[in-house]
Amino acid sequence: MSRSPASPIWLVAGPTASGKSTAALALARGTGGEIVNADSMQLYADLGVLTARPSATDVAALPHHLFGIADAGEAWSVGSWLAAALEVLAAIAARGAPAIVVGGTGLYFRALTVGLAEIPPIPASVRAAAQGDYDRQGEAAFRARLAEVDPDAEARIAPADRQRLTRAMEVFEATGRPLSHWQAATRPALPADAWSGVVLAVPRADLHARIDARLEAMVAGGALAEVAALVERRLDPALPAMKALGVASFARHLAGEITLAEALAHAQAETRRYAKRQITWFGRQAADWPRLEADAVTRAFTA
RNA sequence: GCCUGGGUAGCUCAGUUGGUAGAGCAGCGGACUGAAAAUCCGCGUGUCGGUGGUUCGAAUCCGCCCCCAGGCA
Repeated sequence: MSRSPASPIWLVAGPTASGKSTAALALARGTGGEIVNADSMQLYADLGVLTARPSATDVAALPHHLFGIADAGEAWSVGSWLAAALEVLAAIAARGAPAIVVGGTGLYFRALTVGLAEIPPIPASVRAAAQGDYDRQGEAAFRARLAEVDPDAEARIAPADRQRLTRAMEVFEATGRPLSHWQAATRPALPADAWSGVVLAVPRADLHARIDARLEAMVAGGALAEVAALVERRLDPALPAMKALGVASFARHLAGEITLAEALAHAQAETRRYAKRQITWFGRQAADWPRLEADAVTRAFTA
């Protein structure tokens, strides 16, 4: 993509509720930058409250990209996001503006900075066949088959990780090449000198308190109505948007299965666990990105 | 004040005829290449209310004390 030193790409990562959106807004305001979403769930229009997507006011005030642009009935992936993000980044660079990529989806940042194998789309029929095979054959037999065609992938996939086992098989069956071969050819989507990243850090106890408070605020702010509308659509429960934290819990409450207090407590717990996984991810995958408080981000990039 | 039941992990609880304790949830650590807010792997973190006693040995038996919940006054 075309770019110039005058249009840097800043990556702002961090666990949920660490203050990323606020930091991105301040940075955009101070630099004339444009904000690009790197959150797999804020992509979906149906989930505004529950994903803590930037408010309509903020979106109207400053350029925001890739927020709420997908329908919950669509299944976006890291690949579709990457293609969309690269297009947006090119447009921003063409305007000579800084880009601020902000979100909590570590894999998306990895796609940008480390790369994503350029594997062709896998036909739905092949995917369905792999799922069916797994169900019929069981893990042991399925693994044995995978080991014959892609021993490297099989060896590094953990026990019971059905998602990765079936993915590896799908790729081989659809392309005739092992997933591990495709992955070995991976190259970064962005040149190493085109971007710089930070990870927002908040002490764990504080983060938990913020998560708990935020979930309560979401309920007060219309999360239940949002979930009710989503449930009303009767979409395939396997769709990504249906996996957003809180959707299942609040749907169970709306169905009368559990109390609101139980649903809230469960959603809070799920979110805390998610934050822990994010912290683990960034700890390894973004080990050399500076750790900052939210209010130090602008200074760090503009110094 | 008396009677009864109960005090065991952060929470809810289990613990057989005495052999220094274990489940669920929470929590913690980790992996991660097109579902990634996904998927998966690993880890009990404990003055068993306190104190004295019986015993080779007490969460378990006995005494006293403290706390909680009911009941009777």
